[in-house]
Amino acid sequence: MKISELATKSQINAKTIRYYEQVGLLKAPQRASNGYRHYQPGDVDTLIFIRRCRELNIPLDDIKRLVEVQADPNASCAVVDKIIAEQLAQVQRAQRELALLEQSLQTLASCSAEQVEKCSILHKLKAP
Amino acid sequence: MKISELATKSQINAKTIRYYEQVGLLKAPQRASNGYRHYQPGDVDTLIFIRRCRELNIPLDDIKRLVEVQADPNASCAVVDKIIAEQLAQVQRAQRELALLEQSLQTLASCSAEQVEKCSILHKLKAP
DNA sequence: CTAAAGGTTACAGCGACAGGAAGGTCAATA
DNA sequence: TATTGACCTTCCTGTCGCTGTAACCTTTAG
Repeated sequence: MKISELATKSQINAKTIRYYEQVGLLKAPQRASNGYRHYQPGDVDTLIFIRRCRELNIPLDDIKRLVEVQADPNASCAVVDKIIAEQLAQVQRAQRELALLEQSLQTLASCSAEQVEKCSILHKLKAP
Repeated sequence: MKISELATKSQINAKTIRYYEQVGLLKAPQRASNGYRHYQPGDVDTLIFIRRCRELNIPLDDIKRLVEVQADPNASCAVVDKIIAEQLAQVQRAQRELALLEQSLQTLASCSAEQVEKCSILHKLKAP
């Protein structure tokens, strides 16, 4: 199939697919005589897998390792486990940071002053 | 004062200070005869203000507007209010997204299989 | 025959810096 | 005086995961 069909079936932009090939996440497909990329049905599954990983915010480099691990039946599952655990830890770190951020922003409250000289928000931002 | 002193006092990297000047967030300072940037004491306050805003994850473009508003005593406080409110809303959106992400990652659980063929994580990633 | 739709490459831009190269300047020391 | 080391300058590149654009070629439909 051509790239647009793969894009539709995998729900990934054709440009993104070319990008994935460029960065080595997706292996280069065969080319037709006109230079068009020609994909196999299995490529749809690979891309759907990649998309699910991206929806979990997993970095491309990690996804690359997940894809490689799948190609090697002797590979240990520990690699997969570690990547997912790290991703979870990172999400939890980000959550804690955002919670602090939210608190800080809320203490700024909203300002109903008319002129910036009396603006309570700016006042607090200048001297916390 | 020279840039390194400003960097120390404001707790902002000298490279970052030059970058802020480049993108128009910080006005270009006077130059000494040797070409060195020469800053005024007030610049410390401006940079500390900028740093506090950055700690709240406020984008440089918005900080730029906050700085401009402070220079204009007739400016309305509504601008400030809007920027902070939007920032808060964005942080809250991000929090909701991360909560969903965390859930999804947790349903993948951890995998104790030895071989990737039996890996429950990969299994779930392939067919959710 | 022509126009639209789809394919190709290559390059630039996003945000907010950080790293490094290559060179000029300054103060202190041997 | 020569040199060392710290500091300053500009300019360029890389980060991450794409997306937009330009310029061009191929296929398909009317």
